[in-house]
Amino acid sequence: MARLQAQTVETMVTSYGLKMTPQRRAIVDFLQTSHHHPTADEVLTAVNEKFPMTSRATVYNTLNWLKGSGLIREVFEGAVVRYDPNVSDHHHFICRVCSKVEDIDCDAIGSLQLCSLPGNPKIENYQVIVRGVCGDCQRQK
Amino acid sequence: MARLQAQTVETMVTSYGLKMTPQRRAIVDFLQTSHHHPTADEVLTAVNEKFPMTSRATVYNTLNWLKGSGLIREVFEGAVVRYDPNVSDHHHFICRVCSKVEDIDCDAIGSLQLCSLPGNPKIENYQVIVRGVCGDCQRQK
DNA sequence: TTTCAATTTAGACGTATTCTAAATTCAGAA
DNA sequence: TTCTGAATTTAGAATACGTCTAAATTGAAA
Repeated sequence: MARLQAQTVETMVTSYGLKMTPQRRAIVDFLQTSHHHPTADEVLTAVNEKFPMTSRATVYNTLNWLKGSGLIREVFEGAVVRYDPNVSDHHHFICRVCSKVEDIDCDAIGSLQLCSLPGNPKIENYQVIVRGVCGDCQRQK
Repeated sequence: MARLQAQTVETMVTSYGLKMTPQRRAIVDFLQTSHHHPTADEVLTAVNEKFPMTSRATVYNTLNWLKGSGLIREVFEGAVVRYDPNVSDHHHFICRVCSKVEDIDCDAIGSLQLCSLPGNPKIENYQVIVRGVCGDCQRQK
């Protein structure tokens, strides 16, 4: 499964003996419809529009549970941590101007030759981060 | 120029009307001989062995100046910020077990086909992060 | 409806980094 | 060599991000 789905969360939560709460639903709904890899703070702000009392702890707890369950993944834009509801194998483009992070499908990047790295490490996976200026920012110049 | 050199720093500092201090020399010397992408805190610890009163602010100021001058670069191991005295074009391998970050020469990775990304961004560069288990950790298993 | 474990909350805490203002020091000029 | 002023350093305060805690709340099974 590639992208976070509310239904999947409901099923998984109950099958683990956990509980579904309005706060969790709001967090999942926001992530699900988000295509901008929000930060924890952006999630908190969005959820607070529906549930003004939602605390940071709840947002972090939920994000960490979703991450641990493999339903979302973290992406790092420099030292900034963002959350990506797309867990299928993919890479990222980061715009130098607006800092937007966009998904790049794996097929859009030819596979790498990683034959002989120094020290002969066991290679498990790799991630490509492409940097440049996105289409929107080029037009606004 | 590929790797941070003390002489380069001395020249650049004075040509900008800035001053060279023992603390800055110690920071540069440590970075220069370091092959482990130290964190700011590791730099501070190392420098404090020579100059016990060196403050965090001085270390961060110097690291930020070196970074802004293109003499070192930041590398991100997840959300952990490290400093790399090698500014030549290269990629990184991160060991899942010991978190060690190693340089991968550009030649060790065949160049990517980045023909048509969605949104037609202007591509400036890309960085590959390879993850796995380093040789040392494989042997210790 | 009752019950209890899971969850939420506010705020304290820890760590990483930046800011501040006073004291110090480098390096050019006399 | 000494003087001078701007650059630098320092300790500690301030900020930012994330985790932890303990008390209050709540979802959902019986």
